[in-house]
Amino acid sequence: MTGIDDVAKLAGVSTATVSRALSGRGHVAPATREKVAHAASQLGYVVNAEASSLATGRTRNVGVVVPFLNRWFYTSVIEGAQRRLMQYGYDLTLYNLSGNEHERASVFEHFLLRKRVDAVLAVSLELTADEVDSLHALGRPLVGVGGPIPGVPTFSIDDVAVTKLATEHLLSLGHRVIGHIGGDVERELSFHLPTHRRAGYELALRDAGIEPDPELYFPAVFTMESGYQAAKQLLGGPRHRPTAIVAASDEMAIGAIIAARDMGLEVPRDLSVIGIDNHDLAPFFNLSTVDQHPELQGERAVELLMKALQQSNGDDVPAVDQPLPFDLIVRGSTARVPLTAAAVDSAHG
Amino acid sequence: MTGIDDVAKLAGVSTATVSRALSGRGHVAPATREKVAHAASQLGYVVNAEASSLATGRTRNVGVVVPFLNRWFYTSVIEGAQRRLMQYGYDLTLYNLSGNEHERASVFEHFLLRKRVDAVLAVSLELTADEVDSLHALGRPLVGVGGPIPGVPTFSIDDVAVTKLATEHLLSLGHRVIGHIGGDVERELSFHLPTHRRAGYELALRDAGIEPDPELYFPAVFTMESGYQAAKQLLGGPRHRPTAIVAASDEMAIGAIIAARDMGLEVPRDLSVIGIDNHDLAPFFNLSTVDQHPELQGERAVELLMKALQQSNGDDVPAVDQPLPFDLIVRGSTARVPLTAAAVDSAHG
DNA sequence: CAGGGGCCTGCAAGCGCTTGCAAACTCGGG
DNA sequence: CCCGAGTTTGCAAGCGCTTGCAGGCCCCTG
Repeated sequence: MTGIDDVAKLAGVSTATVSRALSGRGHVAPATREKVAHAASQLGYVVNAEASSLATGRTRNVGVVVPFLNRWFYTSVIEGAQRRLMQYGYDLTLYNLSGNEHERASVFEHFLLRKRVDAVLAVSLELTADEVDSLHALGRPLVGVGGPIPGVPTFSIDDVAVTKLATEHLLSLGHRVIGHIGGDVERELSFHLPTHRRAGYELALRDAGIEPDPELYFPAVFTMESGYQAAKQLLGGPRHRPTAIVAASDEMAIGAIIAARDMGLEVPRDLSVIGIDNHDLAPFFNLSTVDQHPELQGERAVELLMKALQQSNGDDVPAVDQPLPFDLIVRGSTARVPLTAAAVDSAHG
Repeated sequence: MTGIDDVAKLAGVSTATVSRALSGRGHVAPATREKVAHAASQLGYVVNAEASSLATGRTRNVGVVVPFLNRWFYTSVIEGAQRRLMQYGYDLTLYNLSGNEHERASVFEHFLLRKRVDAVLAVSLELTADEVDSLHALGRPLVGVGGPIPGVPTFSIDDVAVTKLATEHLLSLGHRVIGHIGGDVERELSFHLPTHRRAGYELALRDAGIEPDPELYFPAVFTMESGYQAAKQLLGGPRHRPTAIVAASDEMAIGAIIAARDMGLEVPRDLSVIGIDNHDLAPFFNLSTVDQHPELQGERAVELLMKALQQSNGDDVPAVDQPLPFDLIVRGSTARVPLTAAAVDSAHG
């Protein structure tokens, strides 16, 4: 394979000059730069990343750690991150934690330690303290996405605000009996997002003078199936049936829509449903939702990493969570509360 | 950071011995090996991948090239591939071609040429001849998944056989008027999979003595939305309504199921639907399908790459397509043809 | 007891690139 | 015409690891 020596020979200069000309560092006479560029392209020369890394200490590669791959949110974040990384000339190496405990541990204790990455992007992970420590021990910039990580700069949407917005949308349509499908209670300790989303829902209700009714909340993991089951219970329960549901994710919301249909309810005539995400499938199901722009989250995280890499002292990016924008998207799954229900409700109040 | 020298000093041996002890190459006395291992773990030493790569010429990293990320099939293949790669101690760096033309080109002309990968796994790509050339020019083992690539060893399911199997399942249930939703005709030139799947459908019909009716075929891209639209046309057309539909993917099949429901048809009473994939969502929609085990495809591809890497002359893996297993999974979306339709059909015959 | 053949281990030369340092050269002002 | 400052280039020393080679040791055989 052609190496820097070949280019140097062809261009009639030293390897040092080739290196400087191609990397843009240091002074090179324009004519020389031109000669070198020409020789390099003629030979199809591309700098050997490994050798360059060894010499500079910078790999032009970032590690992206995800808890799962097979979910819309993660792949979207990765897509956004990768797009930006490519623009900066960086590779992306992927670490997926969805294997067993042993594999998860080995990512932190072995793979990431090989100094193959300049920086790490942690997507939507709730990490143990040990894991955070071992990431810090890398001495590389570290940024999180999809939820705050203590001691780490992160980008995420405000999970409270986001369900608050969704709930307010329903309130503004006149709904008063609003159910919630969200986080699995058992996992709340290790994964705060669902709790936050539920808090936003409750906050919006209280702001509207409505005391949240625990019987209108059903836990679910973040899948259609689980949303379906929760909605069935919510809609079929002994209680006064809600006129609207806010689900903590679009997939659960879609499950709820399908459950409603199966129960003979028409959306949005008999039931309004709103989710969070703006999932790929949301338009198809005509689902109102709150767009959380995951690709943007990935892009912003990469930008921050790049900034951190440019500074000599990588650590002076403040370790706080930066909120990212989100947008209410009204489609056809939400509508004004039906008159009858409104009447029932006002009779209540 | 601790380097090999530190370990050598602590263990009281030379760096050469540390290297040999840790890598398992060459002879090292058991006692020495033990000492070194102890010193290394005490210091938390992990070999620097960059330096090791430079010295050995092997990176312990493979590039995975995908056309999109945000689709079930690709992420599933990647998950399988990554799992295996981890077991072999390999990293995975991801190249996503879903950007613009320029970005796509730069993956082939720049990123992959940096010698950062030992091998390349190309997932479900229909590559241009130039692109295949540039992959070969890497001089690294190359394996494809998800469809044959000329001149490259690949793993994939037999796309003809797979829809043939699905169609035969419907035939065995007594269906005679079977529609197909599949590949977008416009893309057929560059992407053969849909055509193959359609061919399998037609083959099964002919084997059963039924001449495929072009009006029972509707093109669609591989999304729910598109499957929904195609199914609406298929079911609402002027012709004799089919009693069953075989869709070229589960997402299209699910679209079809929803379309049927929206038209007041009950699945499987009024219409049987079968897809291909065994998508994550298939169980939820109770969809009969043909499982194509994408994670397995990823795993097998990695195994072949590893074998190729072990051989001195990387190229003597035969450049043929190896068929992988697939399995009919019968769920609740397919059933015996209704008597009335059967009667109509026999009246026809 | 001498000699031969394995085993272990260390030495040192790279792997392909970057970069501090210094030499050589250019140019303008005095 | 000379000198100094600035520009351009090359030299060579690494970056941290691997590995061919050779030396030292030990043990077995004749």
